[in-house]
Amino acid sequence: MANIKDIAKLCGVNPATVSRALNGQKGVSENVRESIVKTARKLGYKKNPLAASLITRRSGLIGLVVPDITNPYYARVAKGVSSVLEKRGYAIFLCDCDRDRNLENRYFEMLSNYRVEGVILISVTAQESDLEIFARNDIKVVCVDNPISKEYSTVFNDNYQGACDITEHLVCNVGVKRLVAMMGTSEATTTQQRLRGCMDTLERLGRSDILVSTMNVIANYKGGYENTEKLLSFKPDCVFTINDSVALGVFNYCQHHGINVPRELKIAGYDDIDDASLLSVPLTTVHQCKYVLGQKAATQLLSELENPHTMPIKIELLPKLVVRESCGEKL
Amino acid sequence: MANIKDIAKLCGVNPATVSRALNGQKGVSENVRESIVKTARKLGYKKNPLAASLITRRSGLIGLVVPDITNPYYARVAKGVSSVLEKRGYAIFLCDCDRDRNLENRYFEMLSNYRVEGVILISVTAQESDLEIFARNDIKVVCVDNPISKEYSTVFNDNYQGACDITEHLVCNVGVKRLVAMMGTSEATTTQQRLRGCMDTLERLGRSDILVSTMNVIANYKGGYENTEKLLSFKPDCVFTINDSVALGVFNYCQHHGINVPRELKIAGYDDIDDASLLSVPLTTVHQCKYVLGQKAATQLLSELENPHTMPIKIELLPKLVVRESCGEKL
DNA sequence: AATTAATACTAAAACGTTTGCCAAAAATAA
DNA sequence: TTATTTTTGGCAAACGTTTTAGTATTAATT
Repeated sequence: MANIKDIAKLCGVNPATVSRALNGQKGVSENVRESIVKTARKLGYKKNPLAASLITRRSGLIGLVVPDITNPYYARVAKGVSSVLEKRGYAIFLCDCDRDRNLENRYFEMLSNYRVEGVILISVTAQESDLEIFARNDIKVVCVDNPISKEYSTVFNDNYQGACDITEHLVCNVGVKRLVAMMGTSEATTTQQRLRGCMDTLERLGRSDILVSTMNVIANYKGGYENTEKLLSFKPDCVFTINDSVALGVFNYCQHHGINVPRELKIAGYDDIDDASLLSVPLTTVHQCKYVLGQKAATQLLSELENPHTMPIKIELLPKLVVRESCGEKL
Repeated sequence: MANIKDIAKLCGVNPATVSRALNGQKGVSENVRESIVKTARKLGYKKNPLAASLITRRSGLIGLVVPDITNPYYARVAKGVSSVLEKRGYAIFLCDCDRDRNLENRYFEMLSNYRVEGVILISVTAQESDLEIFARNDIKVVCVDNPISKEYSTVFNDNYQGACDITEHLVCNVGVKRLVAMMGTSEATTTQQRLRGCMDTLERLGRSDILVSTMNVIANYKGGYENTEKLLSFKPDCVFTINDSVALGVFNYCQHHGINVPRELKIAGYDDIDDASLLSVPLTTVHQCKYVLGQKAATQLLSELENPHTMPIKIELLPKLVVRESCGEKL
C-alpha cells in the first residue's frame, strides 16, 4: 500500500509537503498540489488514520456502549448514532456489555487503550466512579437516557411529559375510571418519572373520582404476562404499563384468557417499539424518538470534540403520544 | 499517560527491554522483568495498540458489517461475534449499512483505511467485486449466510435441511393436505434453498397427494399481511412462510379477519425470532442459531488471522425444528 | 534600492511502539 | 585455563504520519 513517502519521492518533494497538500493546508503551490493529488490518486493512496492519530491525538474512533444490542430500543439508538458518525468519517467501536458491569468496565478500559476520542454511553449498570477512566484520559462522554455523571452531557426523552400526555389522553379522550399503573422497580428513574407524570396529571385535571392503583413488575414481557391475573383483581378498565414489552405480555394474557382488548381492558404502553404497531390490536403508546436520540447524542459528542471548551448540557427530547386501538377507537 | 519510555527511564533500562518484558518475550532476566512489570503497574501503563499496530501490522480491529443492526436476526448474530472477539481482546468496528450498497462500499473503504485485520461480513447487497478492496489490502473476510466469494470462508445455517425438517413435520405429524409456500423473491438463495428442501421432502415422502403451491412476496411483515387474501384463495390448510416476520403478517391478518389459527389455517415460519414465541398463538418455526452463527464466524476469522495459511472453509450449522401451537397442538 | 513580508518548501523531530543486530557478560565445554 | 555457547540487554531503525523551525525564493512595501 502506497504511503506518503512514495508520493513524495515520485513528485520530487518532501513528505511534509505531501501531507499539507493532501490535508488541504496552505503553503503549497497549486501546481505542486495538483501533481501530488494526481499521483496520490494514481497510487490509490489512503492515509493511515492510526499513524496520523499518534501525532494528532485524534484516532477518529468513537466508543458506543450499549447494555444489549439485541434490544430493539438500543439497536435503534445505535443506528441513530451510527448515521451521524458515518457521515463525519468517524469509526464506531461497539461495546455490547450484556448488562454486565464487569464486562462494561473491561470495555471502558479497552476504549481508553484504543484512544477513542469520545464515548456514547447507554448504560443501566455504570456508576459514576466507573467513568473516572474517561476523565483521566480526557475522553469525552455523552450519556444517553441515564445521567450517570454531572460531568457529561446527557441526552434523554422527557419521561415525565410522555406520561402526562398519555394519562391526559386516557382520562379526557378514553374516559377511563379505574386505572392501574403497572410500573418497573421503584428505583428505576424511568418508573419514577413516568409514574409521577401520571399522578400529577390526574391531580392537575382534578379527577379525584378516578381510582388509580400501582404495581411493580419486572419490566419485560414475562413480567407483564405473569402479573396480569393480579392486575385483573383490581378490576381496572385500563392499564398503563412501564413499557411496550410489558404491555405485550398483558395483551397476550388477555388473548389467552378470552379478555377482549380494548372492550374489557384497555392497554396503554410506552416506547413504541416496532411490535406495538404490529399487534393484532395495535398498541396505543408513547413514541420515544430512539433514532433521533442517538443522532443528538452523536452530534453533541462531535461538537464537544471540535470545541473542547463547550460545557456539558442536557438535551431533552419530547415524546409523542400515538393513539392506536388498544384503548378504543381512534378519535 | 505513561509510556514505555517513562518506564524505561525509571527502571534504568532501554525501551526495547521494557517492550520485551511486557510482551512476555525472552531475553530479559527475571529480576529486571519484575521491576519493569511493577513500575508499569505503578504508573498505570497501558500499551497503545495503535502505535504498536504501525509496526506489528496488527491493529486488533475487526470490522463487523451488517445490513441493519435493528433487525433482531443481525443483532443476535452481532452479539455472538462480539462475545468471542471481546474475550480475545479485539475491538469491533461496527458498520450498519442500512441495506445500502453505496454506504456499504464507503464502509469497506473506511475499514481498509483503518487497517482492520479482518471483517465479518453479513450482507445482502455486496457483490463479489466489492470485496476486492479487502483482497488488495489482504484483509481476511468471513461471510455470514451469504457466500459472496469463494475466496473467503462462509458460515451459514443449512436452509435446505431446516425446510426438510419442518416440511416433514407438517406432512407426517400435522397431516397437511393443501400447502402454500409463501417465499421471498426467487433470486434469494434462502428462498431457493428452503423451497427446494420443502419440495424434495414431499417427493421423498412420496406424497403426491399433497397439493402444494408457491407464491413470492416481499419477505417482511407487510408482505405477509398484504398477501394473505391471495393466499387464502388457494384454500390451503397450511402456509409455510420464508420467515417469521412474514408469518406474523399472515397471523395478524387472520386475527383481524376472524380466521382461527391453527384450526382454519396452520402457519409455519422460519428463523425463530423472539416474537415467534410471544405470539398469542406461538409460532411453529425453524430455529436458526444466530448467536452461535456469529460465534463461529468470529472464531473462524480469528483462526485464519492466527494461522495465515488456513484455507477458507464452509461452516454449516444445523437448524432445529421448534414445534409450538400455530400448526396444532404439540405432539 | 533596501527593507520587510509573504510564500513555498525542506529538514528533522515527534508520536509510542517493535525488532534486527550487536556487544558484553555469564555460563558451559573442552 | 581457554574456547565456545548462551543469555541479557542496549542501540538504532522502522512503522506512517504531522508539525515545528528554518531556509530560500519571491513579492510587497517603503
